[in-house]
Amino acid sequence: MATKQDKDLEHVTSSEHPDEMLAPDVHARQHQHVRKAHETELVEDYVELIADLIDAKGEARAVELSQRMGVTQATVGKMIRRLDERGLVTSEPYRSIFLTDAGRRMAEDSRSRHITVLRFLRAIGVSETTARQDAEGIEHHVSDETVAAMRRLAEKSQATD
Amino acid sequence: MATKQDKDLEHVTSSEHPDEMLAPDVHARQHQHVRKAHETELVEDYVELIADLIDAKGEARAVELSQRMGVTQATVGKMIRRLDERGLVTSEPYRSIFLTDAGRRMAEDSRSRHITVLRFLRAIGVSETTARQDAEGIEHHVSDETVAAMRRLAEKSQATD
DNA sequence: TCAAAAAGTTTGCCTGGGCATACATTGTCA
DNA sequence: TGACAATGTATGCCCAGGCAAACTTTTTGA
Repeated sequence: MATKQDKDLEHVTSSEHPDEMLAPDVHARQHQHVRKAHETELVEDYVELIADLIDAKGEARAVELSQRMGVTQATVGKMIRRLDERGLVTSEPYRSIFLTDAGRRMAEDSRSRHITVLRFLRAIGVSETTARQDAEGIEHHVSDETVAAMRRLAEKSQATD
Repeated sequence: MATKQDKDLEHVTSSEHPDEMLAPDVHARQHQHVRKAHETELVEDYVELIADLIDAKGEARAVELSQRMGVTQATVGKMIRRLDERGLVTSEPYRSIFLTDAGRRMAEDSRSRHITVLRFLRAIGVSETTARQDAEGIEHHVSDETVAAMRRLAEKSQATD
């Protein structure tokens, strides 16, 4: 199955083109991981936003989600149904949205990562506007290990202020 | 149009629930930005990978893209057609894939960001495996400003090695 | 109180990015 | 040289996440 492959590889790597790439299966796992992260990304954003709205305004209404996510209410409605199915929120028709315990946990988690990334970006000298923008994108792609490293750095930098 | 809105806001913010949230429209723009980034993310990954393959093996074949992206060849084929339409690659049936000038530029750009993020993560003490993993996810969500900040830090840390 | 505005829902549509399956082409080597 | 393995393509399907438009329910204020 891999006879010709191996030969090729040997040929290629031992001559003009050095094979300095990651093993294909490792590479594949990385991308699969990214794809999976993508799936939960939006979900986390909604849940986090719902938590923020509840804290700031006392309740989370679809119209506000729609404004803040920059999508139509139809889209929000569909999303809420999915969050409900996943057991992250509860919602009666025409009422505002509530988080389940699982939802609250996810929101906490997400928020804490978000804050760490944001503080960290500020700490390394990124402007407030950009920091906010990038934190939104980055927060979903940092592992616990990286978050921990960022927290250490942000704290250290704050200490030397 | 905003009479009731304003009243509500006033009421709410001046009583039990402090409004410590971003303005809705700013928030919306942030999310729209993230959504847009998402669209180009996969495209960048493919283009970058194609460039890497060309450099490492002399050519980029669909089968290898499929292995490394962890998707089927059908998916790769569809993607290649889209990259072609966007003017990033050229491809004849049953031949390997080539980058256009635009494609090469995108690959360069993407690669340089990728490398910076990766070095940076290493520099702040993240393990090699995690750094590779996270860099893959983060690279598409960092602005030029943040990349610059990361580069500064990574270089400084290298200097003090 | 009740009509109009606001909020929420439903329906039907589109696109992107997956998959499996079947088919076509190319390359290899017995 | 020709059969078979490897590679590439086409078709048809699915799901997620958008939208617009029409409709229903709730809220508001004259």
